[in-house]
Amino acid sequence: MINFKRSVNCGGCNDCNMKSPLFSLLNEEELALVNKDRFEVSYRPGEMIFKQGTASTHILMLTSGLVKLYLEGYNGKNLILKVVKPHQMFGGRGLFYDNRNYYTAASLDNTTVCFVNVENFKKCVRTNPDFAEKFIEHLNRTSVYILSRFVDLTQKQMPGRVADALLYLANDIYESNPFKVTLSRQDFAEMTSLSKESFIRILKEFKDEGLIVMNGDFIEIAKMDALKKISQVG
Amino acid sequence: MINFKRSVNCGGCNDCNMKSPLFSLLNEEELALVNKDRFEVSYRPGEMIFKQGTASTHILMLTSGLVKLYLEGYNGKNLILKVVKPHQMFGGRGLFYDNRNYYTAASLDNTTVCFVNVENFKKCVRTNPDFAEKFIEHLNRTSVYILSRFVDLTQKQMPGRVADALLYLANDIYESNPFKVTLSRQDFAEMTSLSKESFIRILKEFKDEGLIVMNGDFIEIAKMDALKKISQVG
DNA sequence: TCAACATATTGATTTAAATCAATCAAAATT
DNA sequence: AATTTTGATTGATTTAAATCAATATGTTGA
Repeated sequence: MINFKRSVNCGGCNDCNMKSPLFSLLNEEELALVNKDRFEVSYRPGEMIFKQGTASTHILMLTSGLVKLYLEGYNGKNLILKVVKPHQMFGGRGLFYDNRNYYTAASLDNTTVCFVNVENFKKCVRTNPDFAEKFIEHLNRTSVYILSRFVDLTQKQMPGRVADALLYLANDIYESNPFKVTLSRQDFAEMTSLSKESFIRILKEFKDEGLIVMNGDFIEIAKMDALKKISQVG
Repeated sequence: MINFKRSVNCGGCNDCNMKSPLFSLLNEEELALVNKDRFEVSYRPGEMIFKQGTASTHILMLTSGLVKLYLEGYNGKNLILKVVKPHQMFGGRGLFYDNRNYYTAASLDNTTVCFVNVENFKKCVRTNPDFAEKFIEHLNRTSVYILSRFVDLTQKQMPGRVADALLYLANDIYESNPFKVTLSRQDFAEMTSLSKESFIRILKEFKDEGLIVMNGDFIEIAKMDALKKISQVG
């Protein structure tokens, strides 16, 4: 079967609109406009959704699975900016600017992504001030998060950065402890700006000290407070 | 005399509005609203304009001088995000989000800054879609620049980072070569995420290799192409 | 089931960059 | 002018983290 389906993993666009604090602000007419050209695509683990440098033609909404957003840097080195979870928006950083993608998005597991035409999206920004405000909020919230990571990765040393990554996944992304890891060691390295080997070494240290318990693909943070302290100390 | 003046270094608000691609989009009524509560303040070198963590009550427009925007990190370590030059806007990253400042702004020389009330600014975003679009463009343009710096500081090594800083100042900020440096060595260190000593060492290397010529407070990039190559190689 | 391949782990070594410690030069203050 | 203070420079040493190299474990496909 050709992968050309509409609304499989979500209960239809209205359902999705209700779950998004942004799209719930649209009136019937605007919603119809956005829904008109909207389509959904499924991805398997590791597949690229859009690539840094290409034209940004859509605003994307993740309906299921997890997606990593990363910068492609020098000598094939990547830097994972953040992980997107369901009902979060991504793409659109080049909006009203030069309409290009400034990072690459790739799926971390089986994902479904909803594509909203960027021109329709822009129209809503123009006609609906609440929508515009909420979109600006989204941009600023993301920026502020990136700024915090900027300091973390340039100023903290290895244990602090590894602790950050584990806390981020448990508390913000998987929202579960223990959690089943779908990131590779390489992904972790690109998230902490460490070499794969260094990341593994610190993880082992944490395991040996009883801070975390590892079981297959599962990681459990056993001493949350101790790990938070390591994150703070840097 | 108490420092409570209006429009000394600029030719009045209309003049400033013409120079700003953002404020030039406002109609008479909106301009009047913005101008109503607008005021200008002068700063001497090194003075702080607003501090990370405080409430963001104004959008700021630099009318003269240079301003550094920096993150206050761990153990008193700072990270200079960018340098603002005249007729550029700053502040407002927490807008429509939580109205806090996420970085600190401090003057690098004698500066004058125009303060626009954030509530009036927000009203214009609501009433004027062109203004909203241009503001989003500004936010995205800044974000994209921060992302590029993020990769540069986490992936390039010392010579690449020092080259970046010199090229940025000559080409984007002072727009002159040679240029008179008003940043301290410490500022340079915080801009390149290096220790002060390491920055000085690389600078000396560049001087010894004839890439740059130093004369008092002036730095001249003597071999622009060679420096650009160092920047690219990392 | 076994090769072929990819991913993960561990250890040894190297390297980039920070830190520590002086000295030097330039302002600012008395 | 002499003194204090601040910022810049240089050298010696340490340290954090990368790289290199080898082995182990797991996964895929014939």
